[in-house]
Amino acid sequence: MLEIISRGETYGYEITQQLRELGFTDVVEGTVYTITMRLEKNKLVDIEKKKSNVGPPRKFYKLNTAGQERLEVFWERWEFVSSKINELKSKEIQRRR
Amino acid sequence: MLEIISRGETYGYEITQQLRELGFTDVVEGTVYTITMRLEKNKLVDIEKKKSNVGPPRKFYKLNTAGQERLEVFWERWEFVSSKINELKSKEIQRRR
DNA sequence: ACCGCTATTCAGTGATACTATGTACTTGTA
DNA sequence: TACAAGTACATAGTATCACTGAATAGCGGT
Repeated sequence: MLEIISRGETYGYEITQQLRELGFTDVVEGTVYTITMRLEKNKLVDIEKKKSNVGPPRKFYKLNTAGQERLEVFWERWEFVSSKINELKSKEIQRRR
Repeated sequence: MLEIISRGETYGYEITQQLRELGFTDVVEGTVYTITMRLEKNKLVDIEKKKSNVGPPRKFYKLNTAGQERLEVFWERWEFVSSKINELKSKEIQRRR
């Protein structure tokens, strides 16, 4: 979600749909909103309310500096963890003993 | 941990050390044991207690059928999620609107 | 007797994922 | 004008999870 928001201002309902298009087909709105709430709480996003002509007002999120830093940290950790997991998957383990 | 155990019978303390060798240098024993407890609770492992000549008895874990199935499911999910995350990382998002 | 390494357990904290439900705005239509 | 359908957000509640810190204990060597 941080990455999705980093690509440009967006709002909860749209994030849900993007996740579904990405392949996470069973993501429901509730899940996404609990996460946007957390992003707010942790002050990783700036918020702007804009009215929509097809429904109730949308709450747009935009990464602030802290959010961008958090995203960078995420990607570093992702690189680390995913490389280790793939290493574990492919390689024989060294067994001491 | 399921994958590590699947490579052959092992016990908590040794798993901790293997994880550290893998690069997860700050893993402490407490963390590993809470997970082994969960594996027990969920009946994914068979257990055998064996005495050691360098310390207290070791509790060896071995994946049972349910554990192997769980591990397969894990790897399927890992393939799915990691490919999606990497896709998200590398690709421009399609923006409707 | 005690230190250091080996080895397990458990109580407690805080974060996280997810669901279910409720609310509300807009457009189209029967 | 009632209501269905799509859009949009909020939140209480449940279950799980990750991690820490502290306690306990067995063994070998000094």
